[in-house]
Amino acid sequence: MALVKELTVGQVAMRSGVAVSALHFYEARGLIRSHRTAGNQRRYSRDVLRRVAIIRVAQEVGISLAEIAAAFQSLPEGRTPTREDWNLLSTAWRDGLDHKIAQLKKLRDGLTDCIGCGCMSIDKCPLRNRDDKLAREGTGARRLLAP
Amino acid sequence: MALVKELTVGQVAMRSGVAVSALHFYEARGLIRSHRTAGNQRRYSRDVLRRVAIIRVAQEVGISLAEIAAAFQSLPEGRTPTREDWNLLSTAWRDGLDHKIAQLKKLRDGLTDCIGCGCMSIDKCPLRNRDDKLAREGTGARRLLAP
DNA sequence: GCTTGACCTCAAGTTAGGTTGAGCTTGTAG
DNA sequence: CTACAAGCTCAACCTAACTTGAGGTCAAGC
Repeated sequence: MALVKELTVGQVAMRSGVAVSALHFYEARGLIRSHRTAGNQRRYSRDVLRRVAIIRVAQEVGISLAEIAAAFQSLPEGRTPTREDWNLLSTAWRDGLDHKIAQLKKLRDGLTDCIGCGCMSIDKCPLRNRDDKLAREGTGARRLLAP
Repeated sequence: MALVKELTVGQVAMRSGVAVSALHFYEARGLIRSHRTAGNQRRYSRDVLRRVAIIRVAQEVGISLAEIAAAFQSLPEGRTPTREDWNLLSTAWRDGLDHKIAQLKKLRDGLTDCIGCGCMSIDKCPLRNRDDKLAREGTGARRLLAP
């Protein structure tokens, strides 16, 4: 308890590379937690850095904050997550990530190998024929698949 | 000219699976084109289906409409794109797609193999150490990387 | 003891990507 | 020739993910 120095928002912002306002925002969304000092200032434990790193990387590949938050539900509330905890999260995401990787490859290779193939019928084009039974509901405005 | 039946918005919407309003939107954004009948109704040539298919797949993997529009700039204005045209677009995207695939794999494998590795220092974690010199400017609000 | 910079809250603004609705025109089928 | 579904335009609204700004507090240096 003496050695674990806690971090201020500014420090987390600097070390993680995200804006202070974004950290506030993540906290409001339940993605990270903090406790307050006597003077009402936020203090973060070090594992917030890991969380933020994951948030950023996940976002970059198109995972929404809501999905990340949902995944983070599997992490323990009170204590610093163990390797085991992170592994649970990992396996929970693995399928979705595999699917996305496959999609990307299909797009990349499709653009090269299929794009000029003459299959003007959209129904038959392998580019289009993805088995999209993905659990992609309630994305509101920016929904990715047709209703 | 007699055989190439043109499509109405409704037909394109049905065949492509996107809403009519979305097609209007894509057109306003310069992603697709149409010409008008005497009665001011849109008519699309068949290759719009290919374009829409690509738009949807690209979006699914996190490519913005602006990026797609930019890529589409390489396609010819007047005529139906040839295999050659699509190939140009393909190679233009390949690097970006490869990068995204790598990111996804890093996330997927990172979550499994690295996440519990103890590297609490965010600066050194392989998850975080992406060489992100990507041309990702002007994304305004939903920017994915730190300023 | 006061100034300066880091914090705090809360409301409002921004961008992307669309959807919804009102009010009006077209085109096709009976 | 008259319904009525399908189109058209334009403005308003919506969610996600933040940023900006106003107005006020806290703490460390001089």
